[in-house]
Amino acid sequence: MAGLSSRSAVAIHALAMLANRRGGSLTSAEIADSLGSNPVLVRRVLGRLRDAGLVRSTEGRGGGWSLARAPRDITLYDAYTAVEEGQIFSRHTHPPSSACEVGRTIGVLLDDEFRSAERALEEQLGRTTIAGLLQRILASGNGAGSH
Amino acid sequence: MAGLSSRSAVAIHALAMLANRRGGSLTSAEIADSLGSNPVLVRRVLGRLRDAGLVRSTEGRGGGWSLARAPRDITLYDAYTAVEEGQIFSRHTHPPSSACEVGRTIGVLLDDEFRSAERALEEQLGRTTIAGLLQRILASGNGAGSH
DNA sequence: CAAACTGTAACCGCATCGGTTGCAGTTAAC
DNA sequence: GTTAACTGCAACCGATGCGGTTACAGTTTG
Repeated sequence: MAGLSSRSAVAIHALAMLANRRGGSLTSAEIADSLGSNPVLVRRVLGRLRDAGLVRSTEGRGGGWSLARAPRDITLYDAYTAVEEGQIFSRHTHPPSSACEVGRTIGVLLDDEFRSAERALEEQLGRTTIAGLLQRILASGNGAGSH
Repeated sequence: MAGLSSRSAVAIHALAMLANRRGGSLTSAEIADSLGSNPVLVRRVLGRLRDAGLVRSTEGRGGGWSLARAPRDITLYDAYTAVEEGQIFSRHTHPPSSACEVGRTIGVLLDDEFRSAERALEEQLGRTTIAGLLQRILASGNGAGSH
């Protein structure tokens, strides 16, 4: 529970690679190579992106993954919310307790505070698009890239 | 990795209880009762708050925990940063990779984006103080509370 | 047919969390 | 000075989730 999974990073990385293909497709093995990971993990993550309508997959020989939306219409928040589940903050699962004034009422207020904080994080993620990210990637790297 | 620990919630709950004591002290057992948890966990969390200078502990019979600062000078961010460690987002631990243009340069940019998002969350947490939270607790609950 | 893909399920090893027990150290009450 | 009520800390447990891997069924192309 020391933070979220690395699926967001994997998802954004994959989306940036696909955007760099400009309509073309990539296999899970190619993406896994660039991530230093393995194809099964990539398919697990991209499967969630497909369920969220961000990418498409085609089966069979010559198949692979491609974007289902324009890169400028995909934000980091879209990727994040597609692959991470549940809330960032956790609460105690225990009975609300008790004869204690504070314990009785703090629950809802704490939920509000945590939700506000998470919303702030999500709004910040929503301010960056895959197109914008890719633009900065291509600007900082220089040579002509593969993939 | 499905989120943070519940230590933030425990810490904030405990701080609110201590603030409600207005200078008085509470034992870890009393706080654990209100949380539906156990004293060892409470001491683990409050120990971190003490290291951060938010509370004080006194040993021995009649000992316990009290605030080391005015409630209006303690924000939810103070509690959060004292008990949670590391970043919210994780990255792949694997070799940066590769011959891939995107993989080569995305690392730093992704770190920037994640840091910005986390900072937004932290700033939101910093906008609420323990005093403000307690005020709302006492306003929504009505009777005279114990503790 | 064979080859190259996706899509899943199953299992492993590992880290971390919350929970618990046990015990040493400290202070106050008697 | 003995007892009681605390903190402080180490050790261990079970559960959970993650990333990694193997295996295999299904699908499409050559």
